[in-house]
Amino acid sequence: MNRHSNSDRNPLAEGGNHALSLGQRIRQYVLSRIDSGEWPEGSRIPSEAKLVDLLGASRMTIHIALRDLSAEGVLLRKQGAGTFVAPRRHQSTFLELRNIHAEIIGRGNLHTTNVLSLESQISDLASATELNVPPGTTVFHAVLVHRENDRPIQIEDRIVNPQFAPEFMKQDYTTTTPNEHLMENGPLEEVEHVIQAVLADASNASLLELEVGDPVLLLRRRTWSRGMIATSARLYHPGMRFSLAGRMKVHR
Amino acid sequence: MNRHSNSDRNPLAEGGNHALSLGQRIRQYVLSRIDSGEWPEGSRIPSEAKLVDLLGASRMTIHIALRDLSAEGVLLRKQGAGTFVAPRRHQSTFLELRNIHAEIIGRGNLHTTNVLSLESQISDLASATELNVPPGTTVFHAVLVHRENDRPIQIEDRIVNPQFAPEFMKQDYTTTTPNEHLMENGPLEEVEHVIQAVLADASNASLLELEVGDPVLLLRRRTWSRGMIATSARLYHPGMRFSLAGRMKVHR
DNA sequence: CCGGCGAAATGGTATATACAACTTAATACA
DNA sequence: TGTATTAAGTTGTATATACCATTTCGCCGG
Repeated sequence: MNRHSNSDRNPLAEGGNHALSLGQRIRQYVLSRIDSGEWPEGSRIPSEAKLVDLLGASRMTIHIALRDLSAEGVLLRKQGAGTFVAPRRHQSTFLELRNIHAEIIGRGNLHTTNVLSLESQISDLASATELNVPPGTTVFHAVLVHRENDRPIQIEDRIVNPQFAPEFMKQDYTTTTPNEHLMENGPLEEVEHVIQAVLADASNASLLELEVGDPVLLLRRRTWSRGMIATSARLYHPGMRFSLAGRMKVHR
Repeated sequence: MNRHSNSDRNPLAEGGNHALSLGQRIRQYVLSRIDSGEWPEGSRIPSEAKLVDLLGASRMTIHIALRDLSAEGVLLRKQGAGTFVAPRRHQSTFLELRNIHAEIIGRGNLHTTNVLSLESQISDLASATELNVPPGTTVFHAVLVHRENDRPIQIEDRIVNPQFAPEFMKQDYTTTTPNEHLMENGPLEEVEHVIQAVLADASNASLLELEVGDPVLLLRRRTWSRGMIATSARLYHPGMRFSLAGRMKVHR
């Protein structure tokens, strides 16, 4: 069989993926079509046979790639019917919490942000440990209050590894969120969460429009990317009004 | 090639799995060896070639099955070295929280339980909604305090769907946990979590040896099994001393 | 005793083939 | 027009083969 019977132009060559295996390139091909919106949620993607013609790989190779994506929940496959882009599971797991902006917009509400502070600082032992960088390293520090229809719903107290996001300080966080900017700097590889119930201190109470001593949910989240700790955030939520919820399938 | 060159006895036939595909049976074979302890954590399992001889399936079929289990984190595979049983990820995701008994034992501490109440009751609207059963149905209700080295660390306030676990009331929860009993009644299919920060009321404060008004983490957990809501639990943790932590890999 | 080298073992990837199972749409028939 | 049948299209599974990449370990020589 001629592997390039349709065309000598092979679509599997977007952006320096030379080191990837064929299966991985097929995977990236599919994912990029989905991310770009070319293949929207729920739409049917080309059949295995068509992808064979299109990409010049054997059907088994393509089958395995699609099978993996299906196992990960990216695609839905139905024998006899076709392969479809799976609907984005919105609230699957709070560990996969979408950014707060998307959440608020998704509820049809207005999202605004106050930037309380945004500065580079020399890391003390605590913040250095948190980011796993040497003490004395410069780190970025931001404190923001997120509002939904002008009501404060989250304090975001974040330190950022400058090596990961050197442009972090130059962004305008009234129009974009730190999360959005950070996502551009590298793929999210791992997330760590710690959740605690704490009491609002004077500062938090004032910012969240609570009384001192009200219960507050503290979510500490660290994210790994490109092999380093990219950022560590402390997210304070008013515990009475807000909760973190998620549902997930159980395997095994 | 003779698929049964070693023996006519095929190990892939344990307990009514006639309807399963060969790949699924290989999967079950591996999982049951792990669950039974025959292949302990960290141990090396037979190579693909040996499994070919042992199970009579082709290498590709076995490879795919092991590959899937590797993707799910059950196995670890290293090219050139072998396939190993992955260490049980203890704190991977708090959504997969092991039962509290295993956690405490795992820390080398003593776990004791006080049963404060254990009764069947007619469900009111709230509890009926929680379990998705008709109001007026009989449901089981248990309240327990878990202690680690005699220090109270969790209040478990649980309602149970009798249709799921009819023997729930007959268990001795000083020697077993509700969770353990429930696990025997069916496979866990789905879990829903809601986390909130609340203030300890008089009852909670007394049970957890806190002051009234101390912050408490409330974890509400509902589990689905055999197509119904099996149980709904309210788990109270002292928020200052305890937190829920988890780390997970991110896909896509 | 140590180091280097190579063979053997092991998993990783890709392909071609065959058939089974299921879905959908077109077709033929009453 | 409605229904049953058929055909085509699609994914699911299993196999045999080939070659590649990495690891491990024993052997041999210094």
